[in-house]
Amino acid sequence: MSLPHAILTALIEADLTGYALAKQFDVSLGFFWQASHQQIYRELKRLHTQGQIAVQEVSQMGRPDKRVYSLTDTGRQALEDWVQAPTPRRNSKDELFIKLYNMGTVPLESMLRAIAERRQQHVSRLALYRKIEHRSYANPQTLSAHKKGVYLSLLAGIRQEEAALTWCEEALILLRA
Amino acid sequence: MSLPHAILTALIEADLTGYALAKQFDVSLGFFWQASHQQIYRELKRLHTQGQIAVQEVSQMGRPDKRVYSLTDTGRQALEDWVQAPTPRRNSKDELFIKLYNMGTVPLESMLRAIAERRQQHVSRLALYRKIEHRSYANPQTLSAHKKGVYLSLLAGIRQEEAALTWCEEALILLRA
DNA sequence: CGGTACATGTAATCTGTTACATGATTCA
DNA sequence: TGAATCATGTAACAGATTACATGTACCG
Repeated sequence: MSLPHAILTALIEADLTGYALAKQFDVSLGFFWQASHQQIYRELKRLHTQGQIAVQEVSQMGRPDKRVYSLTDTGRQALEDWVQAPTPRRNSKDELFIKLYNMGTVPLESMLRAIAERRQQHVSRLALYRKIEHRSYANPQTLSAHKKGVYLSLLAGIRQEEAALTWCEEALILLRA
Repeated sequence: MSLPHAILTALIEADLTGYALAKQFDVSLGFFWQASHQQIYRELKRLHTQGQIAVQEVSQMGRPDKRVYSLTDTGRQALEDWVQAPTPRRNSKDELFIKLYNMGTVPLESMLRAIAERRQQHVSRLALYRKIEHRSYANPQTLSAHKKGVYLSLLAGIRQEEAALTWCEEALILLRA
């Protein structure tokens, strides 16, 4: 039930097309909430009929016409209400852990491979997060309230990746012993 | 696409009813993969028509009749194949981070409340994991291969909760400064 | 007498994924 | 000439959530 709120959130900073929204959901906000363009276009229609966003059609030369969405007062209010409401915890799902419950029935090598592969993914992702951190959030205390929020999301990502990476190392050591 | 494999995995150790499976998905395996009883009963039917599990109907006195499911050789093989196949990473979704992107538009107090509440959830969950760890996995090196796998899942949960807890503390410090 | 455990389901809805569809422009 | 970017959509299907539905036995 939070894709609509993620969309409204992306529209706080700037008016965007569905296409541009889909790109946002590949980076930044997208590190913590993903959505395909199909989902986004579907949701934009819903939000529009509910009066939470407004559309402006823009004709372009040489490019397809586009529909630029912006927050309405209704939408802004709905978003604020949602932000202040309780925040349920999502259940995390990871196939890797189900696979671990199968240890003993498959060759150890295939488990080690899966963990080593996962380890590499965490290394890359962590490097990306750290790069963004150094580039844009070197002095957290001096940031505006809004940027502190964005920074804290990034920091959460960093802590998650570090923890996952630590676990991979520990798992490899235990299984190779 | 992994609920069926999670079910097959639970059936490795013991034959179970749909009801008992649903309970497993509240603890143990359920820490890493959740499913409601509705999903489970639906999936059991599917797995049965595919020949991956067998059923035995058991009449009981004073209690409803039950259907006890067990792995077939086909199911066991399908599970092994899946375990050795590549493991995609799930996208993590957390509303709390979308809310953080809204900082500056709502009272700081409500953010602090949300983070403090989340902090408390991590404290409880971590305590639970640690209790299980001390009770059943005090000496990881001495465990059987299968139990090492189960233990490593638990350890992953511990590392996740620790990281999340650390982040909560850091966030509260930055926002209160 | 009320709640919990046991035990299994259907129906409706919502969310997410995959596949299909179109079409111009820019860059290598 | 072929790939990538911009731009918006439909359709089908799969997966997850919520609500509804039934009925016994045991414990306090």
